[in-house]
This record gives sequence, structure tokens and C-alpha cells, in this order.
Amino acid sequence: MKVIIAEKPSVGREIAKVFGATNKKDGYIEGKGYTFTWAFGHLLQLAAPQEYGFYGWNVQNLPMLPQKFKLAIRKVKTKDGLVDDPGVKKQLNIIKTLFDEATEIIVATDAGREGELIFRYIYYYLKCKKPFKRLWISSQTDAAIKDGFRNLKPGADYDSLFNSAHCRSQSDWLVGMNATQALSLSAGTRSVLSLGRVQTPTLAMICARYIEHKNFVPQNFYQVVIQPDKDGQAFKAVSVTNFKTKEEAEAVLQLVEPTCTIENVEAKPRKEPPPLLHDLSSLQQEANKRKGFTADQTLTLLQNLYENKLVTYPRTGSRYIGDDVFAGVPQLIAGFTEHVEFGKQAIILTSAKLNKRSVNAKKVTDHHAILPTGEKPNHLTDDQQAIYDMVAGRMLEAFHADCIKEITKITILSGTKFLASGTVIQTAGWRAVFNDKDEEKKDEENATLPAVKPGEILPVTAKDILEKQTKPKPLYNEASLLKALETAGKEIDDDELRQAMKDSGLGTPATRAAIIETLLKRDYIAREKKNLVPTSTGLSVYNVVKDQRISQAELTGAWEKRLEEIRSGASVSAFQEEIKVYTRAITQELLQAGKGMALK
DNA sequence: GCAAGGTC
Repeated sequence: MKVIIAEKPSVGREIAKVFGATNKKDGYIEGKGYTFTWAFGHLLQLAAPQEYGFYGWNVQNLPMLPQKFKLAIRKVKTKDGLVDDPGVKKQLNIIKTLFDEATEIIVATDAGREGELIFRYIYYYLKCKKPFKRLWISSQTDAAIKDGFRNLKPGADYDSLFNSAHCRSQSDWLVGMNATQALSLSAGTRSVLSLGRVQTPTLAMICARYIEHKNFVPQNFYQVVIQPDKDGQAFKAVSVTNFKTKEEAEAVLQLVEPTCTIENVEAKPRKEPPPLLHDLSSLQQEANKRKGFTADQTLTLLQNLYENKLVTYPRTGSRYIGDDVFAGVPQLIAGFTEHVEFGKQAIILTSAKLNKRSVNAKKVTDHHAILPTGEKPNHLTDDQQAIYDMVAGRMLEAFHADCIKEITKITILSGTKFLASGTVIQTAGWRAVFNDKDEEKKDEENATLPAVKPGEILPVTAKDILEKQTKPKPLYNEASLLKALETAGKEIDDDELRQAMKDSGLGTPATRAAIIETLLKRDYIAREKKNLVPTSTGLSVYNVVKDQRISQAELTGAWEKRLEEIRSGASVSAFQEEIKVYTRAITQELLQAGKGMALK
């Protein structure tokens, strides 16, 4: 019997379906001489410190450097503390029974570093010795699965990938556990002051932005505004020059004449392509902007829709689909012609040529962009419906035509030079789906401008001075923080480190919401209206670590670079030794630094 | 009491 193991039930069932296996059992499916089973993500984790004899939180134990790491069943919090997750334990037993009967295992966990780790941790924990082969596919359509099974790889081909994954896991444990205990113990607080490769740079970003925002000194500046009139249609034009003082602006205001002369008219059409399909992060950002949902709420709602088979896999980092999935899009769109809000646009799209901007198989990673499945939803809560509509609406937008705008700029002379600008949407294209108002318009932006010609002279019907202030960068909110985590590392000076991080950023789509929740739980940050601001505890921790590597995105860049080298065959022990050295150093440093912390 | 990673 061959056993196929997937990362999660949805994939296991999908593969079983392709094989035509239908005999559903508890935790697996049988048929056609195969058995299909699955994990629930990571079933196993590196064991807690006490499993290596490091009892309590004690300076004597630091740094904790286990000789050999152990694996433990994933834990769940109960009133009696942490216990083995019963669902995980059960599934692990099912997998063990199946592996014991197997002649061969086929590894069908997600095609990536963590997918490899999920399987290997199970395999080694169960002390399994059966031969295994690897299914390596980047799309879960029938054709891709069949093709993948015709091209199964030897399991050992992915040993180096496992090595890099194992190093990632151990390194996070070593640095995170030791740094956390070192700081908590030296600060002498009863509470946990956690630190980690991802959470600490995230905290640092929030704190740095907050401090910059608070210390920002706004500068006043002044502009002169006039209102020319063309046959009864008045519009606004603003001085090209900004003035530092009100006096300068007033002097120029005096120069404005009763009439003005049109100097130049420039009208340019601009094509605005539709947005890409949603990945998890972009959807979390949009839901935060539109509905004020937190990243965590959006993920929960989306997971719920996914479990009800209404949307495709949610924790994706890709905003593209392959041609195979695209083939099913017209039918999906046709399913929305009755939709209250955007049925009309769905009807338009059924007879239009679809925009293929979001279609690119090369940019599909483990999972493709989020789409509705075509199943009809019923009895959704308002919040679920809102998220579902964002997924469906985005699909309609993404395959819609460009929005065509005309951008007009008129330069005008009257004592000084003025500029009037206006934007007119000529063809709404994808913008018709949600019909949202444009991003906040400046007061002096004109909706439409009258037709004028160079040389034309118009009366000036009003003039005034605008008093303005330079603005600081806004505080982070969940949407802008998620974006910043995604793009973290883009500004690293070192070319190689920047390159190593370019496709990842900080954290992963699946973990970013949890990282924000951790910072909230530690009382490092708080929600203030829609913003995320540091607490006094958060600022104190930031002050201790801000100049250390653990608070910089570069640390992830450096690790990613070394992990990639390991994946292509470099020495594992050399990196492990570096991590030990670093762990010793940061532990020592924090044992000292925490003493000076000013905590209430 | 602690990391980051995956998922129900």
C-alpha cells in the first residue's frame, strides 16, 4: 500500500479525488490501491526548554543550548496549562498506523521549506524508516497533480531543503527562547518580555514610526489660490510656488490681477490597470481599510469561508493564477450575475475579453491567489459576507478592463504662475465594480475643468491664501504595518541581504496576523483608534534592543541568505555554530541591558 | 511564562 500525506485535509481530499479514491475513513481516504492522509500544518514542534533539563526561568540555564533538539506534539492552552492538542495526537496516531502498513510514502506537503519540515518532523518523530518519494507541484489542478505523480522525485533530493528548514526552526528557538528569558530575568518583571527574529523588528518599526511622528515639527507654508471663471464655470488654480511666510504670500496675492491668462493646457489620458487578485495580505489590508477588521479577524473569517468551501486556500502569498485556473474564471464570473451589488458588472464581463494581468503561472508559488470557488453561499454573517464580497468583487475587478482617466493640467498667469489640475474618469473599467470614491481628493483638486485654450483671458472671481502644514509620516495601522512587513528588507543597503529577502519580507502570510496579536498580548503595543502605537513597556523594550541585530529586518535577510546556501548544499554545522555564537552574545548582552530598564 | 512556523 502506498500512503500519500498532504499538508492539510483540503489538499489530501483533492488528490484523492483526482485518483478516484472515495472510501472516506476517519482521518484518511482509501481507494485505487492508495491511502490518502494529511497533517494539520505543523503537528510537531521543537520541545520546550524543560524537556532538555532547563527547568524554570533561571539565569543559571542561560544560554540554553540543547545538545540535540527533541520534537513534541503541538500544544494547546487549557485551564490546566499547555497540553498535547488532542486532535493532533489523534491524527498523528492515524498517520502512524498508515505508515506502519505502508510499502512506500509519497510526500505531498506544500512544495516549500516548511512543507518539507512538516513531513520530516512527523517521519522522524514516528521513527519511520519506510522509503518515501516527493510530489512537487505548484498548482493543485487535476492536470498538475497527475503530472506531478508521473514525475515523483526521490525523497533524498530534498534532504538539503529539510536541513535549511530545520536550521530555521532551531535558530528561531535558540535566539527567541534565550533572548526572551535573558531580558525578562534581567528586567526583573514578573511578566514575559518576549523577543524574536520577527516580532522584535516589527515592534521596532512601530516604535520608530511613533517616535518620529511624535517628534515631528510641522512647518507652515502658504499658497495663493485663485478662482478663474469660464462662461460661468468656476475652477480653482493654486500658485506653483509655496511660500514660507504669510507676508510673502500676501505680497503675491496683491499682484493677482482682475483677469488671468491661460498659458498652457495639457490633457493626457492615463490608463489605470486593474488591481491584482488578492493574496492574504492585500485582503487583510483592504478589509482593515474598508471595514476596520484586524488582520486576525480577516484571517479567521476567511478560514471560515474556506472551510465552508466558498473560497480557495486563504494563506497564500501569490496574487496570480495559472492558465489552468484561469480557464475556469468565466464560469465563476457567470455565477455572480445575480449579485445585488455588482451583478451588473459580472454581466458585462461575461461578454467581454478578460484582462489577463493576474494570470501568470510563474508567479504562482505554493498556492494561487484567493478566488471564490463557485459554491453558492448562504447564511453568511454580515462580516463573512463582507469578506466574501471583497474576494468576489476583486475577481471582477482583476479581469475587468483598464480604467481610463483624463488628467488635465492648466497653467495660468496672473501676477504669478498658477496650476489647475483635474481628473476625469472617461471609462470606469474595473472601477465600476465597487464604484468607490477616489482616494482622498485635495480641496483644490477640480473634478472637471472647463475647455480653455492657451492665450484665453478669463476673469478672476476670487482669490485667497491657503495656509498649510507639512505632515509627518502617519502612525502605523494594521493595513500599513502588514504592507511594511511584506516589503521589509527592500531598503537594506547590502545587495545580497536585500536579494535574500526580496520574496519574503518579515514573517509569512500565515503568521503576520499572529505576530501583531503577540505584540498586543505582551502589552508592547495597543490599538488607538485605527492606529497601532507602542505602550510604555514596548518603548522600554525598544530602547534596550533598538541598536541590536535582533531588532532589524537584516537579521532575517542574513539568515535567509545562509539558509538558501544550505538548501543548495552548504554546511549545516557552520551555520549552527554561528547561531550558537550569536545566541551566547545576545544572551549576555540582554542579561546586562535589562538591568537598566525603566519599567513601572 | 518564552520563538516562528503551519493549520483546524
